Amino acid sequence: MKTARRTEIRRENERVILDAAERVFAEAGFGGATMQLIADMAGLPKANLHYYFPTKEALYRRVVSQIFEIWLDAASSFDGAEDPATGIGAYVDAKMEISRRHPHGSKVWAAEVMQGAPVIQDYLETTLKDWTNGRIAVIQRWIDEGKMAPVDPRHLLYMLWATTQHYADFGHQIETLNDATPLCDRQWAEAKASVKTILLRGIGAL
Amino acid sequence: MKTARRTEIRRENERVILDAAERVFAEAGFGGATMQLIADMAGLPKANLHYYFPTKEALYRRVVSQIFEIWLDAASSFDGAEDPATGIGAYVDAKMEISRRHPHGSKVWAAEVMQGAPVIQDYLETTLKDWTNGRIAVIQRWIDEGKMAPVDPRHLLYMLWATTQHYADFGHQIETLNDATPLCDRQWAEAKASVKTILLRGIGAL
DNA sequence: TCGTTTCCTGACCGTATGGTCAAATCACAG
DNA sequence: CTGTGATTTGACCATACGGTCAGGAAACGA
Repeated sequence: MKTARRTEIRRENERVILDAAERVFAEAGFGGATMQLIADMAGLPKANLHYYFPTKEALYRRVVSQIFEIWLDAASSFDGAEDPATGIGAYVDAKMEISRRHPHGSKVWAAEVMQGAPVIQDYLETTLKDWTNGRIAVIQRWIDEGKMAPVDPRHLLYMLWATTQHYADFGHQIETLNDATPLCDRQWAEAKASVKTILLRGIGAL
Repeated sequence: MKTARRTEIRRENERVILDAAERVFAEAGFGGATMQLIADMAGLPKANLHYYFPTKEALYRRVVSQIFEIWLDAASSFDGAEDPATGIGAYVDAKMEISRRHPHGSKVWAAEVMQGAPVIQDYLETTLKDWTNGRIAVIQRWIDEGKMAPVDPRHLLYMLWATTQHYADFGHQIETLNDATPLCDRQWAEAKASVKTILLRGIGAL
């Protein structure tokens, strides 16, 4: 099988393009992003982008889907936990780590939702809704078992999403307030600990 | 002074244009918004927009500034409170109310920050930084007085911003998960109560 | 009423953008 | 080596966009 080279070229180029696209879409929004800018950042001619991704929308769709996948993977942190401190603690950790490692992706997702989710509405209605209902059941079970205070599971989930994604979506603001310096390892650890402590104590799981 | 008519026309047209612009900028982003779309939504010819606002950037600047003002007004809720339950509780209430009444503005603000605050960077560095440091001092005082648990004031503020603004910025997602129905009065009250309860208990102020 | 200032708007312009295409180049199989 | 199909790319196109402008309408002061 000597088609390995071609396969590799394709995989690598798609990766480079998707990385550049994620960055540009995050920094300029879908409307503000240009194929030329993405091409320059990827180090490829613009026409080459259209060879791999027929339209700007198709490229954008791939970027958003990619993020959704990563985001859903963090769901596993929630499962198999005996108590809220473990499950929610691990979920917060996982989502904070995503905010740190995929800030661009998080922003693209946020912008997409803010604009009414024109591209991923079906994901919201199916996958996300199912996932949400599943976690609500888990949280409700914990409440029924007396492992945490009787809070509204839905609003707790919203708070988890909001607080963790804030560190990606509003990272620039946080950095500005941190004397224009990106958070260092220690500060990220403090952020995680602060969020977890307040939330877990807030739901009576500490 | 019969210039009242002209003054009134100007005020009214600027208001109509700003309302339309806020909406369009929120729904399409700065790059995706077009002067034509804003004009149509305002019910005015496009050339008329350029009579009141010389450029798209100038119009956008006004929209963002407007939101920043509203947002800063909620700061007063924080002041003059004796204890965290009162001060932070009132602040959460105020910010939730803003999320409900100015969802478009909140989204424009969020998009602006996500894109690196190209327009309002100076606000972040001056006004917001000063405000933040002031509140950090207040929270630290409450901690020193034993009125709440020793949490990191900075991350507490981020959590307050994140959770409250989430109801505006991710309102579409919340609505989708709410059977495609906007939150009713009762649900907004529940949201407020949930956020306040978890946060206040989380900082040991309940 | 008349002159002046402000307001309004259709028509227009230069540019930038998403997308196309044909020709050149390269990977690969036989 | 040669033929075939995948890949690359500069040049090109139609459209849409932000912005301009001249001339008309309306408001105002005298």
